[in-house]
Amino acid sequence: MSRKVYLVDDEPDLRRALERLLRADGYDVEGFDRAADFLARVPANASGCIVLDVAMPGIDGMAMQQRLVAEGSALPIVFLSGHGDIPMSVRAIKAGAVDFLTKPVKGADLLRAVNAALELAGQRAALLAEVAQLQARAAQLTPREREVFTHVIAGRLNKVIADRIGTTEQTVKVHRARVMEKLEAGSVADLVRIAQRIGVDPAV
Amino acid sequence: MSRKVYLVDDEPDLRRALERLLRADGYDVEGFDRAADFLARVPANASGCIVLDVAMPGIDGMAMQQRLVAEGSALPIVFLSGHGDIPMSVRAIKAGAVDFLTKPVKGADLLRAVNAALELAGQRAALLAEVAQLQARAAQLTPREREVFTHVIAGRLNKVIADRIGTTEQTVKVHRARVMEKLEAGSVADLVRIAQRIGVDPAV
DNA sequence: CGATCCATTGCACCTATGTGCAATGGATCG
DNA sequence: CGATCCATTGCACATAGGTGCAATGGATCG
Repeated sequence: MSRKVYLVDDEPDLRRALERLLRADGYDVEGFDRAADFLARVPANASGCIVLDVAMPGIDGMAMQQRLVAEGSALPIVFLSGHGDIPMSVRAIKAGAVDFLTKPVKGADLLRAVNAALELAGQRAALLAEVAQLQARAAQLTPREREVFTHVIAGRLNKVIADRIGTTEQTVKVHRARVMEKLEAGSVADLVRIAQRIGVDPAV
Repeated sequence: MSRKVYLVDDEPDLRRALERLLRADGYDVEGFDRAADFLARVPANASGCIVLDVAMPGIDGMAMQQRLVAEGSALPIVFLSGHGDIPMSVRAIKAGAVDFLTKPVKGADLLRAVNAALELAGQRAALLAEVAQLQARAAQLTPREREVFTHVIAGRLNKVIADRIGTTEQTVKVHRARVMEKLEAGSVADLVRIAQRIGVDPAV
């Protein structure tokens, strides 16, 4: 599991204190004093988690979360807030934040939250890696094979598929065999599960 | 969509005011002045949503939510809090609450939240009904059929299944046909999807 | 333009699956 | 105990699926 923590807070003193606290627990901390810096320097597919101050000049914590969510970031966020209110915390959590802590934050609380966030990051990364591999395989399919694929996972017979896509049963068999091979599936059951994971819907 | 709202608050004045507000918008409101009353009188499979005060004598709102979650209730909860704090709101939302509103609550806010909660309730109910129907069908399976089922969705050949469960291919075919019939599946692909929905794992 | 990839089709052969009919033995239920 | 349900097996026939070999035509790529 990654132990990388991106710490985004505009107050240097607090940042230094938290960095020390987290490093003492073995985390690999990288500090930023503005959200824009983080967004510019950390790639969307980075691993780890974010400890994020709510109130900051420029892009504030909530706005930064929205941007990350919008671009599909997998980085779990732990919010820190000095004057945050309940509606704000509700919005943050509903948008997927792991926790919303209030300043002054207790060391134990932060460590617990960061730990949970990294745990979640690990799970997300594992899932993403798996899906990415499957999608890479699916990307190998030719348009025709993809078409046959969607009909196979709909449970259709070869001859029906042939009819639907305007070809012969022989051809469908060939495409079908290639689909199984390229997706490394051993059975139709495997194909169905793969399709679900990568979001391929059965043909209507 | 159900328009039933269970309103749980120990203050009679507020309850009356909110009941009036909600009724004016066409909701069917049932009030309770104690969580224990709600728990005793409303069945676990009820439809609708809950508007729940946090601070109450006896079982408070948070405790009531925990009980409902523990017993698998599908009722979405909108919290109302007078002196709630951020950690409390975070816990509530993470435990699945739809919203966490602060008193004095604005009518528009409550109506918006209740609407979202009922929307969610409708979605949950639809999903539950679908799964319940599939489970009812699966319950018709004999033990042997169920066993064959788990092997079929693992993508195994009839003769392999026969070997695994210690019988002949002929017998497997018979069970397999009954499985398809009882689950109203038209193909192995359908079987796999049904299995996933009702949480049946492929045999190892 | 030649090479390569994709889609296509045909044929043959083998295996797998689906279906219908028939029948047996064990267990459970009234 | 007789009825019923479940699990079982056998056989036969038809349909469906998988594989290997061979070959064609179109499109794209250097």
